[in-house]
Amino acid sequence: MPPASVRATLIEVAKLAGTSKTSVSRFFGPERERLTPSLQARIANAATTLGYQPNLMARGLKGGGSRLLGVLVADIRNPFSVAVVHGIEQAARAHGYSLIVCNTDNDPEREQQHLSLLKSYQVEGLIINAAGQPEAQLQALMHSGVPLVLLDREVHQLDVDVIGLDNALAIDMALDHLVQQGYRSLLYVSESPAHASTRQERLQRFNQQAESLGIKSQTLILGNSAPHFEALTVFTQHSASSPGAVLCANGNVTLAMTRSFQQLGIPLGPTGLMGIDELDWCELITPGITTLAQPTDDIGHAAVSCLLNQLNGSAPTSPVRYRHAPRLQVRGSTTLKPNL
Amino acid sequence: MPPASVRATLIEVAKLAGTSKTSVSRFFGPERERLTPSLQARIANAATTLGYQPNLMARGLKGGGSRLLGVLVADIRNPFSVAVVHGIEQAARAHGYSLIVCNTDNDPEREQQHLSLLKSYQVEGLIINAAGQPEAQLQALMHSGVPLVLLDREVHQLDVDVIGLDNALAIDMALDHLVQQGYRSLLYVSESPAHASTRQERLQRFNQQAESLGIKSQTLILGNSAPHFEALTVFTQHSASSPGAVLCANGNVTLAMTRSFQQLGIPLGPTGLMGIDELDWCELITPGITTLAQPTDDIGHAAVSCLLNQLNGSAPTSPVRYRHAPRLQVRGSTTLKPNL
DNA sequence: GAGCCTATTGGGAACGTTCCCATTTTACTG
DNA sequence: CAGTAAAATGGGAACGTTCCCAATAGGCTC
Repeated sequence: MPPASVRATLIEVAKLAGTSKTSVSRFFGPERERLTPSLQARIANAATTLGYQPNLMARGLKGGGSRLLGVLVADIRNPFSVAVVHGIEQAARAHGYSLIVCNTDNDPEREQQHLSLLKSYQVEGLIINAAGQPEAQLQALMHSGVPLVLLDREVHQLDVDVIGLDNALAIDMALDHLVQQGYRSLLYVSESPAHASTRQERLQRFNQQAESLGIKSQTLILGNSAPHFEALTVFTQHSASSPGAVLCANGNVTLAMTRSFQQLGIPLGPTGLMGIDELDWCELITPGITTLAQPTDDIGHAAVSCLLNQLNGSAPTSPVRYRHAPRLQVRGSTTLKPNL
Repeated sequence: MPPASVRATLIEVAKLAGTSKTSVSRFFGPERERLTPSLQARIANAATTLGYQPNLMARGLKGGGSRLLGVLVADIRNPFSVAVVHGIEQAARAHGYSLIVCNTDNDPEREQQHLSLLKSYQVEGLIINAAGQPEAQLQALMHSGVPLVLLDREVHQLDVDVIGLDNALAIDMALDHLVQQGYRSLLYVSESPAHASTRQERLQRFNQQAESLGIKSQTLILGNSAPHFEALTVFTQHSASSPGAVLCANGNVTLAMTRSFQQLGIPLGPTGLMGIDELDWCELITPGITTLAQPTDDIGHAAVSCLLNQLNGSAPTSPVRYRHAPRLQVRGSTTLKPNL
């Protein structure tokens, strides 16, 4: 028999099972075991007959918890973000939570809107990959008791858990690798670090480490219209005296730089190319692009467990800052002399 | 002044504004204009002071609509899916809707679970990129009045709107292009068409058209462990007599085939390679991979407007089957003689 | 077998809205 | 200026749950 076309309620199930709504409610909650086996059977029966499914809106209203987690992503089309969301989803589902995913397209205004929206839906926790610096709103959210976790990017003056890559380690690993491969001059390319702490951290670490290693280095900020061809051309011209490599701050940059290398006819290897973030196609560009892969699933899982810890009240007193180590994926683009 | 740390309710706003909850409710609904300007001002004032935000759970409960749309995606890591979700999100937001996005990872069981879940959240509409064939559940959903739209893949015995690519046209365009470029032998590669109508349609059309055009053709189904290297090698060996091209049924296949071409050392162009779905990196693989790009944003927008039409009761009597035309992106991988 | 404790069950209020309907106010007609 | 219609506002029930507490049933102890 097909379920009734109008949704059955707790009360109807109770009526059919010859019991009270309270018992039915218990049956679907964590107190099922308190019910007599025979009662349990009757309720189970009635529920299936009617095709009953709890109305989570009502539950959310009464205070039983919405079982929703809000996820705010700065750029949903970025494969890194998607991979992390995938991890978050896995972990959330394992704990009986669902996700409301909002995409801000890196627009602080949309971020604001989405934050109020998520609050309106009574999400039990929030995972935020910030586009702007919405301290005020987040602070308010925090004070109203909503667990918060920042993903990848920090927000000033906000003391909450942060999950992401160990940026310093990543840069160190990259420099290590490049120097070991014989590159003596480095160009670090990033998108504007203005609103993303991650970009700042990486950039800063790069400058600091390059200096302390005594390596010739420069940086290039990718603008929308920036004529970076010129900079790139100049950079590669010195390669005879000291071989150079380009380090890309993230996947987007790697894409842009790969394009530029091709358009300028710069061969990969003799001029090195390396990127943070692993992408499907990095192995396909001859001779392969070396990357630092982020453990995206781990990051997603970590974000959810931080949230759950906060929900259980078992959160540590001071915020956690969990930095994950990247995995170095060596390919041909950072091999100086392919023939040796 | 910071908003109160506990969420303000309609009643508190009403009290502060010296009016009734009904008026405040109206203020935040579509009947704002019915209120005296002075009353509107008082309410607006009180609301900002208290940092009031409607509780959408409560609204959803009472029947005012949850303002939620459910999106069920078969594979959230597929760039095509993400792009469509992006389009859906844009359109939904423009109409004041938010998204609960669920990922099934192509697992029919998870699909079932997610469907009940979405139902529980009282979503006002459902956009489904089916993993299995959940006719029963979807039928039930339909009968209970939830607007439904299928994305990309159809479900048997289910008469609802379907939005997706015009698969027949896509195959025709591909064949046209390949034949025009001089390829005389075609290999169509697809993932298992077992549970995805799209794959079936494309495959069938390919066979049908190849025959009616009198072209030598074969098909290859990509299994998990299938040793397709052999088939590919054999296929390319005849290329002297009649030049061959490989047509990939979707982005995943294009990725796999590109890998295989490289591992087998098959040059692109002399053996053609073309894929349905546009991907970031297709232009980067020398000499560029020809693709049929799907208008993902349009598809997303169309899905939302179908849903809204149904919600407004202005739906046409019989289900719409909206097929979008792909855009041909010609690149070097389908140029037989690069030197001419 | 009376008395008590515990395991099981049920009734009612509350959550924050929306919507129906009743009431008050305003504006207009003649 | 009474009379009436229309506009503006307010009161209360209802949505489907959960949770507190009361009530009942069952099993002990002495």
